[in-house]
Parts: sequence; structure tokens; C-alpha cells
Amino acid sequence: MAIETGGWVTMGEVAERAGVSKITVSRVLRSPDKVKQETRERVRAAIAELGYVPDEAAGGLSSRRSRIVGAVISTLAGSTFASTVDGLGDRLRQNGHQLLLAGTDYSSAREADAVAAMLGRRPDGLVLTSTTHRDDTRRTLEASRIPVVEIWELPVDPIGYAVGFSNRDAGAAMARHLLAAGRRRMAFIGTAGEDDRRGRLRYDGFAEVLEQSGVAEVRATAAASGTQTARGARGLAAVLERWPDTDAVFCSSDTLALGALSEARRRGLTVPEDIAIAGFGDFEFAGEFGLGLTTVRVPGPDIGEVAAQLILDVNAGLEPPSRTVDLGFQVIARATT
Amino acid sequence: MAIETGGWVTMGEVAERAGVSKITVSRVLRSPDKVKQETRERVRAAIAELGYVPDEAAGGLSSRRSRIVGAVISTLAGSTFASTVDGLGDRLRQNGHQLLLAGTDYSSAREADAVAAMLGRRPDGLVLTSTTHRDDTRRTLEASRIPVVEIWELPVDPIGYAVGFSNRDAGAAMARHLLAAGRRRMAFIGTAGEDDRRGRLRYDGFAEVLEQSGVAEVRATAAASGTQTARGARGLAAVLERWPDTDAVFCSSDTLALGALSEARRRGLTVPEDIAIAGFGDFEFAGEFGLGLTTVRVPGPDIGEVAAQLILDVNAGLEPPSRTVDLGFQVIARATT
DNA sequence: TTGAAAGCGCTACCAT
DNA sequence: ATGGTAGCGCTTTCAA
Repeated sequence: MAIETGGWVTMGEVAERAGVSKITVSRVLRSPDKVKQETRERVRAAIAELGYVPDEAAGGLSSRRSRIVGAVISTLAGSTFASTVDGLGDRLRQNGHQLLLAGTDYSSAREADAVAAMLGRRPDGLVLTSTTHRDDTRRTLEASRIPVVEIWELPVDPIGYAVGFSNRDAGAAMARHLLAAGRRRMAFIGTAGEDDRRGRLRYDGFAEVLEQSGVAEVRATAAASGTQTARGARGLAAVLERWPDTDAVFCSSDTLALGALSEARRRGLTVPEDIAIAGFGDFEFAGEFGLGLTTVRVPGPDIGEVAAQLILDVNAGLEPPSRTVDLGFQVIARATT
Repeated sequence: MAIETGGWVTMGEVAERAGVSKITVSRVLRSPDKVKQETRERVRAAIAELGYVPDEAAGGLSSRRSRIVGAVISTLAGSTFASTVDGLGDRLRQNGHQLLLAGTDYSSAREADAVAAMLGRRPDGLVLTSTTHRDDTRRTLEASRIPVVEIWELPVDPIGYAVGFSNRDAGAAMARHLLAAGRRRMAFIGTAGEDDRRGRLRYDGFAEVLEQSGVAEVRATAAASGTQTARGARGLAAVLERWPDTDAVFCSSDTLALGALSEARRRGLTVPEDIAIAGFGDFEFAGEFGLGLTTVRVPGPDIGEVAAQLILDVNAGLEPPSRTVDLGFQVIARATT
């Protein structure tokens, strides 16, 4: 039965109503077992009657714990990071923390702004999807002494911690898969934007294996604008124009692969007979009841959960066994290769 | 050249360094033109030298404006709301606000928790993807006097404001499209979860038009578990088993439609000759260079931007012309119908 | 144009 | 088991 005051009920008002002091109300909220059961119940009743909602900002100011974790994500659309953010938010919620989100659209200038804005909230931790930052961003982060977790890649020298997998190894694994399937003239289709860092790593691993195999050739292309599917389609067109004998393409994302698939169909090519097509990410649409696309599955939600746990642990004084957590990946062979 | 103090630089330290009082520093930050240019520059220099980052929580406590907006989203995965959250965050950022995010996984109990947690931050506004809430959630929200925007549907009696489109009308529009394409024995495939509210509305509009047409029949099915694509596939299987003469299916999401498409292929059916398939959402994979799926396009990013702007406006004292903003939708006819 | 004092709502610290 | 006091870092209000 919340009483409408037009403003917010304060802890003092709850205390008065319960006939105790503010600090006792605070204890009922933060460490209930330090309060005698009878008192506790009286306070809880007052809280309920008044519809009291503790002001976390005030609490954080005092305790120097904001219970906020910031996530700086390149973009939610494209669905790459969506499940990671879900996992992150979930684990934080379970531990009484909240998630502050900012998007950068793959711009390191916007990343810098987002980081600055988040630091203004004195977050208990920060999660970044990018692993390349402006120098000043990195310095600011290092100076902040806040636990920082870079995700979706394993940088050699992380700012704080890293949770993800090796994009390079993933590219290499796909190369081996295609080699084993008998493919020899393979192309890589990526994007040419700023978001291409991870794609570049996938390409590097892919190309290295092929070169070392001594039996296969590599070709690469990237389209710079348009939707991802359009880029995939144009990418495949470009590849086939230049290297008509290509027998397999590895796309830097499932969405690109879908574009390539549609282009192949348009050209009357049969997949995988005429050409094999593989993607990256194992998005839902790539699955068994969708495209049936060969791809690389990465542990999206786990990355978020582990990143959150790392921050919680560090703040609880636990020293993590390692600054880097490799969650691996898995090549999923389906019907397109 | 941030000086490493191990802690955080305060406004007082900046003030001391610049030889002014705290309030002057505050003014340089919040209303620079109230400070003489020379002083302003001195303060700005001090800020830069010390690497000062204002504590927004302290500022908010004092000014009673948190510059935080909360978004309570059912889920990011599935990509339905991803672009909306991007749009929301973007517009907020442009106006110096930050986005607090919580997921509910379509549970109204978790929605209640998320709302309570957010109220603890004294947000300047709240955005909810759900339009069905627990009674106590709704009461709490109403009592909070915070601008609340429900999105992705237009409830008859919104808590505060609503930004979206009519799911019912969208279903009706698709029915008309399929009727015009000569289809007569149509099925609806939805999901049976708690997330089915909007799907239900789409179905209602769809069914109503078909019934009123007098020439077409409606069938409906829903699969309760598994991935969306799996549900789509099983949905189509169920429909064809029970009503083998079905000549069109309208799926409550593009992902379901993809599942249906894969099932149709598996059964050797030609789309759209043997059966027409339509989806909802116009996800990227449905597009021209993807599936080429007939679907309903909804203004995802716009919904986020308009919701953000509404909150900003209300807090700026502007009275919005209407409590409800209908952003519409569009039937996109492609190759599957 | 600038400043001093008071206070936002809470928790840390030290008592009792 | 409970409370008093001080103070977190900022902005508001009122003065100068």
C-alpha cells in the first residue's frame, strides 16, 4: 500500500515509522542477520507500507560501490553480441548488479566517449567488445583501476582481463575442415569496415593453414558497404569473377554467408557440390532448421557470464587464476560444405 | 596527463588547482557561459591535468536528475529488439543520458524485479517492451511519476506513453496481402510462450480479415519449445498434417518462417507455388540478398529513438501531443508469396 | 561573475 | 543488537 507522497520515500521516513534509526533500516536491507528478527519484521513492514525503494546512487556514493557494470558494445544489431549481453546482464542481475550499456558503432572515438561517460558512474567493472582502443582510452582505463574485461578475442596484452576465443585459431580450424572436405581453391569473404579486426584475424589463421598445406590456394575479398547480406552476395560475385574456379568460400559471419548462398543460388550454382560455403557465428538462422550452414559456433552467452563473474570475483577480492579465459569455439559441419 | 592518485579526483581538487571554488568548477561543466572565459579556461586546464571525471551519481543525488533511462527488454537474443535498443541508446547518448538495461526473458516476475531495481537508480525514464505487467508493477510504475514508455505495441490504456504499431493491424494487412495473392486456405504459426501476446494480436487481425472475407479459411498452430526455427519447422509439419491443402502460412516472426521454409524444402514443396510463406519483422536475413521472404517491416530503431525523445521531452517540460505514437509497419512482398 | 553553506540519501565508523 | 556522527561528491540556494 504505497503512500503517494509525490516524491520518494527516504530511509529516514521508514526508520521513523518503524521506530528505529536509519542505520537499522540500512542493515535490514544489506545484512538482515545483524538485526533482531522482531525489529527486522517491523522494518520490513514499514518498507512495504511506505513503498520504500532505496536510492542506490546515494548508497553507492557512501559505500563506494556502485553495483553498476558498464558494457561498451560495438552494436547490438547484427546479433553478434546480443546473446553475450544477455548472459552478462543475467549474471549481474543474479548478483545484485546492474548493466549500463553503450554502443560505439565500431568507432573508437565513440568508444572513448562511452568509456568516459561510464567512468562518471564509477562502475564496478567495464566490459568492452573492442580490443583496439585509442591510446588515451587505454590509459584512462588503466588509471581507473576498475576491472576491465575485453571480450570476443584474446589480446596478447589485455588492459585487464580477456574472455573469448582465438579468432585466428577459429579461421585455421575452418581451413582444416575445408581441406579435409577436399576443397583446394578457397576464398575468404570479409567486411572492410573498422569492425574487420576480428575478421582479419580469422583470415590470417585461415590463410596460414592453407599456405602451409601446400595444396591449396587462398583468395580474399571484402565489400565495404551495404547490408551484411548484400556484402556477402557481392563478395561471392567478386570472387567468382576473378577466380571462377573457386570451390569453397569462408565468410567472416553467417550473415555474409547467407548473402553468398543467395548469390550462389542466383547463379544456379549448387551448394556444396559446385561450391562450399561456410560462415561464422552459428546464429540461429544458420542452424539445422534454418540454413543448415557450416559455421563456427562461439560461446556467446558464456562469454558474457564469465566476464561478469570475473568482475564480481575481482571486486570480492578473489584473484582470478588467469588474466585470460579462452572459452574456445567449435566448427559445426552442416550441409553447405 | 592524468595524475595517478589511486583513487578518484574530486571537484574540490580541481577547484583548488584552478584557484576557484567547487561551484565554479561545477558551472564550467554544466553551464559554461555563466563563467568568465579566462576562469573557464583555467578550470578546464585543471580538469585535463588532473584527469578529472565528474561523479554523476553524486551530481544526480544533488540535482535529482540521474540522467539514466532504464530499458526493460524481454530478450536481446532473437534480435527482435536489438535495433530498438540501439536506437534508444543512441538518442540518449546524444542527449547526455545513459542506458540501463535489464532482461526479463518474458517473465513478468522478472519484469517486476527489474523495474524495482531500476527505480533504485531514480531513472529519468523507463522503457518497457512488455505491455502486460503484474498489477503491482503497474501500480509501482504509476506511483513513481517517472515517464514510462511501453513499446512495440499500442496498448489501449498505456501506463504513461506508448510507441509502436498495431500488431493486430499488421496481421490484418498480411491477410489482405495473401488474399490478394489468391491464397484461400491459410494457416498461422505462432509460439505458445509468454511472448505470444503480440503474436496473438497478429493472429487476431489476420483471422478477422480472413473470416470477414468469406472466401478464406484460417488455421492456427503453435509449438511451445525448441528454437524458433525448430518451432517453425514443426509448426508447418503440424499444419500440413492436419490441413494438407493449406496454401499459405503466416508466421509470427521471420525466424519461425525460416523454419517453415526449411521444412517445406524438406518435404519437396516449392515456395511459393505449392505453399506461400510469410514472416514478421523483416530481419536482415529475410531481405533481398537473404531469404527473399515476404514479411512485415517494423520501424525498430525509430521506436527506440522516439521513445527516448519522448522521455527527454517530458523531462524538459514539454507536453507531448499524444500519449501514443503509432509508427506504423509495412508489408514487404518478396519471393515467398 | 563568484563563493559559502547546506543538504541530497545513504553507509562507515565507532560507541554503547 | 542498535544508534550517533560524519561524510561520500556534487548542486542548490542565497549572498556578495
